[in-house]
Amino acid sequence: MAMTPAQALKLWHDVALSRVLADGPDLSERQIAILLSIYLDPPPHTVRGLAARLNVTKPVITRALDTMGAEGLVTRKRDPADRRNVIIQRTVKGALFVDELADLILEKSAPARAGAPS
Amino acid sequence: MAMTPAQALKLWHDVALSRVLADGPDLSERQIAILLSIYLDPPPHTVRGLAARLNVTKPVITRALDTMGAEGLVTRKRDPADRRNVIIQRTVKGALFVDELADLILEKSAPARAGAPS
DNA sequence: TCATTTTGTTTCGCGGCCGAAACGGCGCAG
DNA sequence: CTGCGCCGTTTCGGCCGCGAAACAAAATGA
Repeated sequence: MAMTPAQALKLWHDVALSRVLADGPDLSERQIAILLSIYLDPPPHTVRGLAARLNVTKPVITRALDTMGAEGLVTRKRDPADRRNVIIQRTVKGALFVDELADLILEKSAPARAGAPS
Repeated sequence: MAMTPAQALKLWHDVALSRVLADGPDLSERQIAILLSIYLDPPPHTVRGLAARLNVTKPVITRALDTMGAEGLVTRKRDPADRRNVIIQRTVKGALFVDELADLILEKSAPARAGAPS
């Protein structure tokens, strides 16, 4: 997985452009970082943990979870062991969104392959 | 330049995370797309052209240029030939920003190389 | 029991971005 | 010269995210 600076920039541009053109939920860069942390890092995920990981305040995480929760990308659940904690959980829709993002990146990194997937 | 879906997502996550942690100007995804279009597509660039390319309204471009212009990433100049047009020009600072983004992507795509570049 | 700490949420004031529409400057055809 | 169309900007009302601080609920320890 080697690439030139020009290739890297073109990849970033193409993906950003596709995401702007698409009419899906337009998440900020922070929200993207939060969402991918949830889906890539091993659980459990808490508000406090995510805030520390991104070096942002807790309300930022709460608001992002509100927005993405309304989109159905994540879910919140009280921790039964310590009811102060909130466990952030993945959803089918969120996993689908992440998969589509991965597909988009791969598509833009390997342009003009023959058989376009459905 | 081949990668697995997991690698693609990790790359996107790491770059987004680095950009969130960094204290540089935090641009929206639209602004990133506009900036990279300016720096990757051949000039000249006009408000109308960028609006059509991103399929957004013209005020979106004007506002993005206001913001990025205040950051010194782009400049506007009247077209002397047709004074209705505005030519968007690149700046040294903008080129530097784009280069740093490319470096970041490359760094995150080739993790843990031995000699870290200065 | 009760004060203290921890966790996540909410409130507050502020600023930025949004789309639609109105606006002013400019070119062009007649 | 004059009316019409194009280009970019500005205005309008509204929505969303921000950080700091106040807040409610739950656990902890004496």
